[in-house]
This record gives sequence, structure tokens and C-alpha cells, in this order.
Amino acid sequence: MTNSNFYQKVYDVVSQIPEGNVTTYGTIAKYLSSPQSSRMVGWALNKSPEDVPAHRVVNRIGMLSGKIHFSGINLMQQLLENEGIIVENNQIIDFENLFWDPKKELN
DNA sequence: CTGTTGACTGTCG
DNA sequence: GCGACAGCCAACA
Repeated sequence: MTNSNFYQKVYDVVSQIPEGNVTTYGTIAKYLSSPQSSRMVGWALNKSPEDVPAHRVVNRIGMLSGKIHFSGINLMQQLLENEGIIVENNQIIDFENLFWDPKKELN
């Protein structure tokens, strides 16, 4: 990481999320610098390239808060279910078990 | 340049 | 347990 590009780091971390796992905006923000920048993560993902699996990133309660930004309303849920993640009522089931911590995995 | 908004989170009542 | 308020920073009108 030559330059501390917040956006680039977000893309980098999100891209490394294993299939079938999810994380939260706050966790990524905290891993990068400050938890307050969680909104910036969302903003970054708004402009995120298709290479970034933004559908694996949800809010702290495991709810698909960003699904409305996807082309289809259930596209995000479909993608998650396709990876083996159970989603119901826009909320990830067994979220804590599927949670992926970059600070723990990437160290 | 000023003001509002946003894929969030934590704290307070 | 739930609703409301504040903080943070960047993009957009």
C-alpha cells in the first residue's frame, strides 16, 4: 500500500472476503483507521467496481442495508444465498457465524 | 463556496 | 428493547 487510499483499501479488503462469509462497514472502517468512517466505506462501495463483492458487506446487525443500491431488489440476497448464506427479511441468518474479521484473518 | 445527503455506528433517554 | 441524536468525512447540487 504505497498510498493510504481509503477507497482502495476498502476495495482490497472487501475483495478478500471469502465466499460464504460477510463483514460490516464499521469493521472495515475500524480496520482501516477509525470506526466513524463507516459511512465512507458505504460511499466507497457505492462507487465500487464490479470486482468488489459489495453484497458481502452489510451493516452491524447483518441487515442488507445496501440492497436498495443493487440493480434488483433481491439481487443482493440472491447473491448471498448463492454463496450459501441464509438471508431472511433482508437480514442474514447466523450472521455472527458467517462474520469475517479482516483484522483477524488478514492480521 | 455553502448546505445537504449518505450502503453507519455508538450512546443516551 | 426501541427511538432519537450526534459524529464522522466525502461527494454532489
